[in-house]
Amino acid sequence: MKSDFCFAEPVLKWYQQYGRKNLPWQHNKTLYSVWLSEVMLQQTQVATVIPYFERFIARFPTVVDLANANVDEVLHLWTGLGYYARARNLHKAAVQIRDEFEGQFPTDFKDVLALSGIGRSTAGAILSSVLGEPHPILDGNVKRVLTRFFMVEGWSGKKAVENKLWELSTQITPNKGVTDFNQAMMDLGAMVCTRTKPKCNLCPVEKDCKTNKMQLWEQYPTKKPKKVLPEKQRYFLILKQGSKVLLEKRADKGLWGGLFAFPQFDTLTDLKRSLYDKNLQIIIEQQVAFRHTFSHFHLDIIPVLVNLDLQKNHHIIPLKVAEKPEIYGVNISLKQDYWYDLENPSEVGLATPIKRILNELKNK
DNA sequence: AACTCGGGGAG
DNA sequence: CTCCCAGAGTT
Repeated sequence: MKSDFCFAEPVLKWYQQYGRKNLPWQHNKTLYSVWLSEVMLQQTQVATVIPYFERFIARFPTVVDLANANVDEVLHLWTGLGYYARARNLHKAAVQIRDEFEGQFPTDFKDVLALSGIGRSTAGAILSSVLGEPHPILDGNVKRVLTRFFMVEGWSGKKAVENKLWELSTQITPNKGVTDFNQAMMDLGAMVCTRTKPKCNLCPVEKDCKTNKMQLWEQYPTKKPKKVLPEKQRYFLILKQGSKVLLEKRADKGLWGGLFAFPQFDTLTDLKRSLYDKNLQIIIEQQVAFRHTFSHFHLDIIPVLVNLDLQKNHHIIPLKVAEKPEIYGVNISLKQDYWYDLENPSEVGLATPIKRILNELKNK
């Protein structure tokens, strides 16, 4: 279809001069390395990803290395990046590739799309970047550029708006030079068509941009409707003996899935009940509470320290990592729990607030 | 179609 | 503080 504006040509020309070409995942590109970078970059800024990407590639040079690793170690290297389902899906997909594709990352679009953690945009990004296949992409950058260029109404979180954006992305994506074009669109969004104060005078498609003509860039993209975040309170039990503290492995699904964390309780009474013993006077020490904010709620964390070294009439039991603790006077039912040694930390996934508390315990 | 899933960079 | 980032999976 013939358009009354040109898009790909000026964007590609702009890219040659101003585009990013030295990001870590742009050297020695393979399907595996680009896949890894794309997954890490989902909802995560470039600057944040770089050190994680370097550590991952160093530890897991190939997809088979990743598949052969323990998922806990994968989560350990993911600690702090957030959206931990990405790490679990990454490992799951690596196992799939090892077992079903003979260790070779698939090249067929539908096979790539079928892998855990890879959606339409990521599949397109990988195959266009490495093999030059003409798949459109739709990440935050492309969405912003397209909503402004075509003056698309409505929040992209709505299905109808996202469908419209996919349609537009498909229209403007050229058959030739897609590798550079998709990269160029992301660079354009990240460097020129920025969220605030876009540099329209540096934009290669300024003259055909609808919102720029009308000086309306600030109104686009339509903002997400804001909601008041709910507040939750949780008591974290810090059961400490010597240099070791008790952690539990959380279920794979849900918040902090697959990570290790302190046992949590809705109330202090619930926490005490888990420690209660008629013959034992437990000494608890409430720590300073702090707030951790997620994208969808505030979590007020109240750490409660129970130091078994200070308890009276308490017989010390030998502790082993990965062995279910049986502590006199303590009754905690956990599926999988273990003693985390502050002096010799094991390589497991830890959420940021958990890591913070562990650091404070170590430095005390 | 709407909701869930983190943590931090940038303003 | 606010906004949103190289989105995908679940319900």
